[in-house]
Amino acid sequence: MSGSFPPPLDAFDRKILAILQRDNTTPQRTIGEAVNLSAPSVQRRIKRMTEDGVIQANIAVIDPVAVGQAITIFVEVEVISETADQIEQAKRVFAAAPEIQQCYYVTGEADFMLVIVVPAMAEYEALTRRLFFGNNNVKRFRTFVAMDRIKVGLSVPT
Amino acid sequence: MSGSFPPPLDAFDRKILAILQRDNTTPQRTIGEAVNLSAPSVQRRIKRMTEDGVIQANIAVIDPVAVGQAITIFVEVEVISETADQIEQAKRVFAAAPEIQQCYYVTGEADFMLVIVVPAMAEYEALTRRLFFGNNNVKRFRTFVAMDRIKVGLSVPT
DNA sequence: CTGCTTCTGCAATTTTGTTTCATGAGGCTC
DNA sequence: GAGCCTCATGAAACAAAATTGCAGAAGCAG
Repeated sequence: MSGSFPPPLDAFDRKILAILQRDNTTPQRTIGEAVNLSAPSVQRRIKRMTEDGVIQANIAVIDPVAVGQAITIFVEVEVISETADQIEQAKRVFAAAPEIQQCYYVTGEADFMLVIVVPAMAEYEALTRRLFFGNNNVKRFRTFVAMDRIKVGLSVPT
Repeated sequence: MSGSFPPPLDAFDRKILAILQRDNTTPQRTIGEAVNLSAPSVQRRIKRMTEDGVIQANIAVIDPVAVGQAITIFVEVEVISETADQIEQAKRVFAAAPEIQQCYYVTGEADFMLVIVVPAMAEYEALTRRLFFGNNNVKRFRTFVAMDRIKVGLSVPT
């Protein structure tokens, strides 16, 4: 039996992904020329990879400043108790906060890395009171305010 | 006189962005129905926002594991000299490294926050030798290996 | 060799994106 | 208020892209 394995990606698939991760508005015809395949073949591969979850989403990257979310902040969070329960609860709390744009559970000198986007510092301060000072399992947190986003994206080696 | 200000976004623009940041393959016709505008109007707004840099990119989000990039790593980098020149050079170097998925210039106890995706630790070690140990403007860097991606997200408030 | 599966390209079809154009609303001057 | 200007809009025409149908070639199992 088989629980349906993800079919492996060949060189064509990888090249296609490498293009899409930079610009998914690239016409299939153009992609086809780049990888030496016909447009329909490219289309079928993209469809398959989307169904298989290799392509997880197709999104527009939007400038946070332009939409009034002017401040991007990295936060390193260290917790006191790292029991499974406590970690799960922290994950839930962070996942529920709409200001938290990205949340990773990490090893190292911290336990969580957060990427937060807020309109202004006042909102961030309110958030810290709510999430960090108001949570007695948070030992320490460190704030880094982003001044410039140099790069976003990309998973596929080029 | 004015060096051409970015025109402010109205409610239509925001709704359009809210849709595109979730799925930029949504047909303009469908977007139009959702926001009560004709397809051409939607199209013009998207074009304008793209030209203005509000929409910074259109990309496919790819599962790093599926493409053999199994490890995600946060790196906090502190530099020695923070002159404009040095910072610009660092930005260029980081932007050019394909393993670096996200790069932010930040204030706080570090100067750069990087999100790196690599197939295995060996590659990360090679990268540290090249980017950090091999760069004498790097004072210190701290590594956090992601064990779990709890959340990845979006810029437009919904 | 035969049958089966899978992938491919070509061509037709359908859907989507883009341009054109005429209209109406809002703002401004006089 | 009248006239004029600018600008965004929708309808329709148009161009481009995505999708589907189909037949052929390559790989494999029996």
